[in-house]
Amino acid sequence: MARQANAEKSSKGKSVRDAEATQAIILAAAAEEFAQHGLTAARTEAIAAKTGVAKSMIYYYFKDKEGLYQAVLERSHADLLQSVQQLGLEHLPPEAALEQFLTALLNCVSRNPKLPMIMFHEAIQNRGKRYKRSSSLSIDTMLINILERGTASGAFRPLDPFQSAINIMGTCLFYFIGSGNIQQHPQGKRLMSKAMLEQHTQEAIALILAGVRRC
Amino acid sequence: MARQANAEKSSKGKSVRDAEATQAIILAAAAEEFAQHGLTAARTEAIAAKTGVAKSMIYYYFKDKEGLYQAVLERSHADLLQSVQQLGLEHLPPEAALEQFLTALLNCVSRNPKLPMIMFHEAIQNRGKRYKRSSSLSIDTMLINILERGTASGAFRPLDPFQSAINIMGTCLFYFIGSGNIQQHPQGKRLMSKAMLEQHTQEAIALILAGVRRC
DNA sequence: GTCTATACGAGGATAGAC
DNA sequence: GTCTATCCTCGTATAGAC
Repeated sequence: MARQANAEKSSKGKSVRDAEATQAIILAAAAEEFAQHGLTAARTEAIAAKTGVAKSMIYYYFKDKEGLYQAVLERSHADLLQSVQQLGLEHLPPEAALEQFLTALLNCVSRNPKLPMIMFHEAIQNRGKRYKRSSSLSIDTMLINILERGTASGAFRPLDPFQSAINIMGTCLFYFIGSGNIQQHPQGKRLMSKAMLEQHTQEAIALILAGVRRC
Repeated sequence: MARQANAEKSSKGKSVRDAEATQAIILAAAAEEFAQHGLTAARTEAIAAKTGVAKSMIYYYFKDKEGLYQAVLERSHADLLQSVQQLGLEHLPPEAALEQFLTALLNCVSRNPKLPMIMFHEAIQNRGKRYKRSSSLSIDTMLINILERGTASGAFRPLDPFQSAINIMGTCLFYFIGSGNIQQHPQGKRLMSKAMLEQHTQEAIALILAGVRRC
């Protein structure tokens, strides 16, 4: 990010000294760093370097590294929750509900591919201490409910809703975790390109629906 | 191989000064620490504390933290490779081959649940630099080959082998990654208990086979 | 081979000028 | 609000006795 000189306003009318803009820049850079390294291994210097602003700005706006981390966590999670929670899935038949749920989930993480990485670092390193029982747990619970309804109604084959919910989440999210390891397995295809993300959405939904359907 | 002749013995007949035993203890503790925190965030002090031996032993046997990490990676990976690679899957029909593959994979990671976490950290933090194109990639390739044969023969429904391979790995491995976050969702059931691990193996295989089968 | 004590650098956090 | 310079803790790695 190239910084403007001492002028108060840039040519686009955007303040050079702009608290909210600076916060946003820091948050974006922090999300990237935390996604790759997790809380402990993330370096505030690296975050500052990505933004172009001084390292001390992090402490000015977010108190300390932990505060910045919390902010990133809450922001990312709010996005995911909102995408999935207000869909009125209870009133749909199980298979349609599952498809809607998966579509919303996959669209959300496709827009923000760093989210799964952040969640998993938090889950493994910190055993999810910072998730206050409201966020990722409630998403899991929604999925479990759909699966329970599906098995009860006979739309789905007999399966354990709890175990299957975990496995289904894995089918959707592992793609984003493994992406760093895999890169362009077939030559030239970036995993995070729009085309590949759309294909992943299709393939994951197809695999899961076929996997649970009574057939 | 050869035992040290001058080793002192404790009352239980176990050497008090035993190089190989000490290395093994360190490796075990290190695997745990690296699984939870990854290379950078892992603390040598924490590893030493778990073992009970002095911190300097790590450097004596493994040169530095990086050396210890490499040793853990190689060890873990050799186990996984051996479990899966020598199964003669080429000579089995696709569906049987897939089931054999999944069984071997799931048995291996059930025996060593830390392995997926280690792989995950390495993949994200270090973009898999330390995997020398031979290990995890070859496992993926095996799975892709099975899927290609299955779609070609018509045993499997039309699917993208590359994308599906990732999603299938996710179905199997996510369970271990998310375990820290989920703990005992239903009260009293530990995710890593023998019973739950066996159930996960069954559920994952069932989900995947149903998901790919032409039906 | 194993321990205790310590040197040294990296990185989180603060002070104070502008 | 933003920067530069600095402090100080923590963690890696080494030295040297036993």
